[in-house]
Amino acid sequence: MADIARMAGVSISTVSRALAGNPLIPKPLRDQIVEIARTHGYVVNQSARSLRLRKTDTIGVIIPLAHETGQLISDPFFLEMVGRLADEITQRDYAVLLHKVVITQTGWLERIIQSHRADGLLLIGQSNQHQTLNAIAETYRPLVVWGAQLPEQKYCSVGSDNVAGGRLAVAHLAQAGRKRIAFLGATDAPEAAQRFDGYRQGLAEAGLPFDPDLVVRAHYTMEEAGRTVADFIAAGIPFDAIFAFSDVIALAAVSALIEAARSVPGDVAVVGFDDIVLARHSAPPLTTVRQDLAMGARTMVDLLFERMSGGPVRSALTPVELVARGSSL
Amino acid sequence: MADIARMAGVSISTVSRALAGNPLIPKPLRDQIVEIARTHGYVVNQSARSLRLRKTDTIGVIIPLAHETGQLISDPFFLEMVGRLADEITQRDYAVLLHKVVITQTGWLERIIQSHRADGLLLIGQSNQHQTLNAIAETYRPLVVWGAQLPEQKYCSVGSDNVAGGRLAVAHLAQAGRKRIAFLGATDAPEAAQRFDGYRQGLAEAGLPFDPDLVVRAHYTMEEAGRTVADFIAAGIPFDAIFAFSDVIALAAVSALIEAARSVPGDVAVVGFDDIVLARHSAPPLTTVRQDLAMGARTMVDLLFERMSGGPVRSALTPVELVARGSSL
DNA sequence: CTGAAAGCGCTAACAC
DNA sequence: GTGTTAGCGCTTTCAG
Repeated sequence: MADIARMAGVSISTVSRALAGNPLIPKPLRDQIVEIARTHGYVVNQSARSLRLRKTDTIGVIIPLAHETGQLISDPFFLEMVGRLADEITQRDYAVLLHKVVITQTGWLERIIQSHRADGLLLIGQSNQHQTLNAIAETYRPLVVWGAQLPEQKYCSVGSDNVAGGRLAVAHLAQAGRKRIAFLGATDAPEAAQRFDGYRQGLAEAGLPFDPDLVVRAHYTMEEAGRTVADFIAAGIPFDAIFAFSDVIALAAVSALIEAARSVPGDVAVVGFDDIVLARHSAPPLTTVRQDLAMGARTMVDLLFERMSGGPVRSALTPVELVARGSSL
Repeated sequence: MADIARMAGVSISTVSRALAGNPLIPKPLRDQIVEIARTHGYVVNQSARSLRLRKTDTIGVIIPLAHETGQLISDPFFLEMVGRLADEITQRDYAVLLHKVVITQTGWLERIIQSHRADGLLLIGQSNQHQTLNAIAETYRPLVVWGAQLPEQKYCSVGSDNVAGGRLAVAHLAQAGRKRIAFLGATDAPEAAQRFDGYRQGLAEAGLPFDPDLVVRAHYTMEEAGRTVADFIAAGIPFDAIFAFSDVIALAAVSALIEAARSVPGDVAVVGFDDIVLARHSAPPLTTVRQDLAMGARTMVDLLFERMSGGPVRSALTPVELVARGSSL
């Protein structure tokens, strides 16, 4: 910046002001300085600027890893979410800093906050960190979480209406005459718990009994879910439908079923959750509860910027929609 | 840091050294200081650290947009690449800064470099910026590009063996008895040009004539490619196979064909490129030229770190492999 | 082994 | 309008 000042025959302050578009500097001079900087490829050093301004023009996007330290941000849902968030953030002229963190050690969030690398934080999935997040919310404001809305929640969250989604799925299957609908997925993580709630409500509304034997606990990766379903089939408990926590495990279930010579949807109808790109293109195409990630991402970023400028804690629930396809028809 | 120093009864310098694990400070004192910092949630301010050290511990990942300012990092290939790169970078304890840039205005790369927000840069796809990159390479070293290896290239690149891929695809189709194999995709961008080259070589090797009428120029989005293929079918030029630049447009082609009542692979066999997750799960499953993105990403990051520590310009070609599935069998 | 002090590059009072 | 100057929080020489 000193060089540019010398070339323009002015002081450093003037260059700083000109480059910031400060109207105190007359327009012609400003333009001239900007031009000199441009031709010499000069750009303001962001580290120095951030230090001085206490502002980084960066939003941190955090992908929490429950424990699997073994790499791989490969889940299609996460990837799509990251893409959407990046779009929204870039559009507002902020940069995106990607954090992949293992949330088992305490202080993971404090460390990210205190490093001062971002002006605001977006967390994809609250996992089992509700307490941590509530504690943090007391002192750190610019944080928005994708996930379930929980009782006594002090932080900002955006998420789909998971309960409604579960009910929709079960209603759809019941309407198609299915009587023994299994639930496939975790039931402890907040979003999973809500979908499971919706499942139970849906059963009640359809006049179907709840059978604990039909609750199949499954990990969220395709491989593990596939094995779980294979075991479940082998156990011989009769069932004619599956409502899965996510499309990924729903697709794993479809594969396992076909492997075991059960037809989909003939013997077993399958409904997933998310509507990832794959769902539309699988064989058979997957019936699913669609989450509007574009809207979800936009809402998260909107809320974050509100928070960053001092707004109140507001949470949002985005609507879901049943998309009926071949796997249940 | 001053606070921590006061609490520990030492000077700021000592705290700085202790936190950096400097062995000059006796181990017990060091541990004590680290402990105080930890309990008080103190973390070094990265802006200040970066300014002082001229080092950010961050790698920038650049997603170049040819012109479509309209948002959306939605292409599965890009998304998967970003995920893999993020994995590799995080594993080396660097942060990931995502840049989505429109490369139409000159100086896009200089601006990113000069902003000093990253210690090294990874560019996904060289697009039509070969000259720009060559020029930059004269002065800026820590840059690795995913893409084709071009003559007189001064920068570091990592990419698949596109020519081999094209040849493999055509050989596979020719062996299956296909005579009129269309090429679907761009032919100007470097990677596309190489795949097209491979296509022509493959035809020659199979003793098949090259027919310019069978070169179908298509944009890389699913929607536009779908329309292009529909038009091509309507034009009535006979063909019995398609080799597509990417899986995304190959899948668009499959949809368009089925829409037009042509069976796949009966009437038309289709081969894609990339082996995105979707390829395995589509109906019919897509035959494709598989790129090993895990290896590609690892190689890019390895080469980048080599460059960052002053190594020579080295480029790498990663092998491809034909994965035969239902769309061509 | 530890502390004092300089300075990374920038912005914004505060003068003039 | 423009320049002088202090200082953002850190690391590291240099002195002790």
